[in-house]
Amino acid sequence: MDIIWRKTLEPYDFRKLEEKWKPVWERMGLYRTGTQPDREPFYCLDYFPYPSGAGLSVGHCKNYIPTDVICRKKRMDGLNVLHPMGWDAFGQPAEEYAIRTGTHPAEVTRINSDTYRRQFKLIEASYDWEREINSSDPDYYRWTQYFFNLLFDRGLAYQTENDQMWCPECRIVLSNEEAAGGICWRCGGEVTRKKLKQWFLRITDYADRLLQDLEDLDWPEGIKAMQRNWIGRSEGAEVIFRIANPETGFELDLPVYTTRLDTIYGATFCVLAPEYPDIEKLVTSEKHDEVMDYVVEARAKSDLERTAAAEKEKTGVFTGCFAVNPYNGEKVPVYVADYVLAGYGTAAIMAVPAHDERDHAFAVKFSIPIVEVISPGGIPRGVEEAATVADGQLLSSGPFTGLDSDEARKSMAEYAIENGIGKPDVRYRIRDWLVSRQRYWGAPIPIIHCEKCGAVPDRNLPVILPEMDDFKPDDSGRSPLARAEEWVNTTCPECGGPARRDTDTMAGFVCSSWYFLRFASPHESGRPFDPEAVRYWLPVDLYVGGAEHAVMHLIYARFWTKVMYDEGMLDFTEPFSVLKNQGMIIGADGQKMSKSKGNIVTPDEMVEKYGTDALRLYILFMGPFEAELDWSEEGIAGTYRFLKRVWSVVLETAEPQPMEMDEDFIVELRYNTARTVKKVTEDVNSFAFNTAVAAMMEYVNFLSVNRERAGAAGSLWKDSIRKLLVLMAPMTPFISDELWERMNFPGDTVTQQEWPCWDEDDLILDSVEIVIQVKGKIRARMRVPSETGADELEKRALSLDRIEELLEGSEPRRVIVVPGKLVNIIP
RNA sequence: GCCGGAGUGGCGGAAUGGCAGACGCGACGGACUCAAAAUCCGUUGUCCCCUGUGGACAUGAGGGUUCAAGUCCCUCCUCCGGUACCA
Repeated sequence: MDIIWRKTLEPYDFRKLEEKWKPVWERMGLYRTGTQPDREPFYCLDYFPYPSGAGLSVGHCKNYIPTDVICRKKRMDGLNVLHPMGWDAFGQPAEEYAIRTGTHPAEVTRINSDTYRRQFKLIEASYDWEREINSSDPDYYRWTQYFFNLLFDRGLAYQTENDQMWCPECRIVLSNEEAAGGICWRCGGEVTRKKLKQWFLRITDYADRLLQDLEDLDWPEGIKAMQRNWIGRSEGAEVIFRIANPETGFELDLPVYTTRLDTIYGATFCVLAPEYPDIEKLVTSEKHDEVMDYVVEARAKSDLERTAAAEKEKTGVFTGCFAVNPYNGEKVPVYVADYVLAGYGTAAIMAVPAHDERDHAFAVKFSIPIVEVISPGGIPRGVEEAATVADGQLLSSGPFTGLDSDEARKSMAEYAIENGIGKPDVRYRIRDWLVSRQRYWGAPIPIIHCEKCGAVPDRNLPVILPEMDDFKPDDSGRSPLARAEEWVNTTCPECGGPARRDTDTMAGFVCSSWYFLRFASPHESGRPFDPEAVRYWLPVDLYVGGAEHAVMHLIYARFWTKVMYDEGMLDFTEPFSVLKNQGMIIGADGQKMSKSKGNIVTPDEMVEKYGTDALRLYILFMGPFEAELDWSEEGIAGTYRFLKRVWSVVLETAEPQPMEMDEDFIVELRYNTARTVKKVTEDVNSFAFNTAVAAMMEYVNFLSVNRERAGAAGSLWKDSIRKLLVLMAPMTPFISDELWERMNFPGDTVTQQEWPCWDEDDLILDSVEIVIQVKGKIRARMRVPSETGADELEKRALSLDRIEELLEGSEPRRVIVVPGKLVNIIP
């Protein structure tokens, strides 16, 4: 019988199954967003990708396949699932690709998103394509513009001219986030500065809320930490030093920001950033040329050059003038040095060389006195060699001497308020978000500039991006849109007079700051979204993507959501309740997969060789979801083998030969089935896909080994196969549905079956193996009835020959019994 | 430097404080075959001996807590990611 089956068994042919089932599922509309009114919503979102020319690699699958499995399982759990996909089409990446390939960006977007969509379908990702959106579509970007106006109306969008982060390689201005570390997020090149008039959004107004609300988010610790650091809240005080130019009598209040007010009696000089506004009025004639040369030189350097040089040696120049320390009335010299940053605090510091490493280095180089005013033990330690940074007790600090740093900061701040010389202050590292780009491929900023009325929002949306053949940026700092004269010249919506359109477009990150809302009602026409749909679906229940957007997209989207909450448009303040970062897949050469390195493995080639199911299963099985893993094609052959084994086990035992019932086997089968259902359910729910797959493999191994006994389990065997197929369905839909059909299980598709449950009673076995330890080392085992109590276990363990032998007749000092598990005997 | 994460066989990786190495890959041996592929069955952490239902060692290093530690605590090392003159 067995042999006959094997000979007549049709081989597992994944191509046939894929051809057969794809159109069937398509017709059934299996992946349409659930709308049953009595069901709970589940919104699972993958980061909205920019469709690159290279297409999807197996690395991308590490994100998309696990979320797909979750969605399929949630549907089987009876939830309404929203699992949409769209294109982050506007922005720098698409435009650069367009320039490189000489294709219009709109065309690039169309071609590349076609490729992505085809590949998503190839791996059978269950997106609802009826909800596809594209950020470069006027139906979408009119609402991006609408939100810009909303921010403008709320005073959160403003235009200002200043030194901006500029990438000479990409020829584009960058937000602070895009220029983190002085490195351009796109090209990795060094960022310089350029004085330009730009649009900003006041994200700094939300710094505290962005920080506070992180607490309750179920996000990876690392991402939360990065956002905390980026926001960079620090508590300190602003204190005013009075400066006077001895020659001209010019006087100035110089506010400095410090977190170490307790060290102020040790301030032996002040330092201004080279960008400090009134430097020229402060310098003495003798020092004028030297200082101004230094300022020009420092400002010409890139941030990276400035910080790199700083690691070697501090530079700076004396201005010739002095400032008065408001606490002790001492006159201290004022320097200009580039280790003080223009963008932070007040761009001026009081320097305490005894208790700050940077000030110490500077003081040593310029022979400035170093005065110790803090000592950890209350005893001076000497600070000539190095600064002591830790808190301690104040020394030589007037009325504050003897206080601990902590109390000192409090009472010194009170003193400052009473005497009008300063106040406690909180500062943030985060800067306002620079959103304008002098680029073609983006949503035009919907502002009209009128000589009489100023900047006026255009309410007639969308402001359509004009068709242009030559959209290349240049070095002028002007947008290519400025060349579209006809488009630029318009009339003022307020006074009707002649006016000009703003020619900047918005950075791509603006478009992606609200797209998750659009998916709730992607075809809504009179408003950005249907509030009812948003109330139902949002916030996003599960958001998955790589960690690289920690302080870009993920901070911008949070900000946007809070603004909309303040506007009364949303009833939640955080867009993404749960965030997970998938680990990258590294190419065979140990490097990140990229087209330029030529190490990309595509899902297409893997599907061709092993099929969609094997690829999906391998991606899940490779290792933990969050872990960075190396691609290996040998591994996928393993999951392919597993599927072949499933195929043969299920079909060989489809109609098992009737035989006498075997009660022991039935109990064993029940136990293994329940154990597997439980393990797979819990593991999938907790993103432990690799161990879920391992559990299924163990189960199939068990079934395979026992297939000759299939008939001895009666209908239970077939029921076990049924459960196996349901468990496999979210991971390997093709083979699951084919076998489901061949087994004549009820329903059109396994995908619409209910997720199985398990009976805890099945997990209780009649007997268990107990480990017997002597002093923590395993010396014996015994099989006992499951319900055996502690006393009985101890008695039986002690009476084992082997144990008696080891104890040599002496009474054990102590016996620890864990019923169902072990007995540990301490002689 | 600071923040976050991680160190377990030849490899990817499993282990609510309770049998370290599940599952898979690779390798080795065998069956089937004229042969190969595929498939199936074994073996596979290291070492020791009296070769057994044996023993010792083993989760980056060193300490500690505990009857019991990969898991908890302390010190240190290495790697990955982030960030770094933020006063």
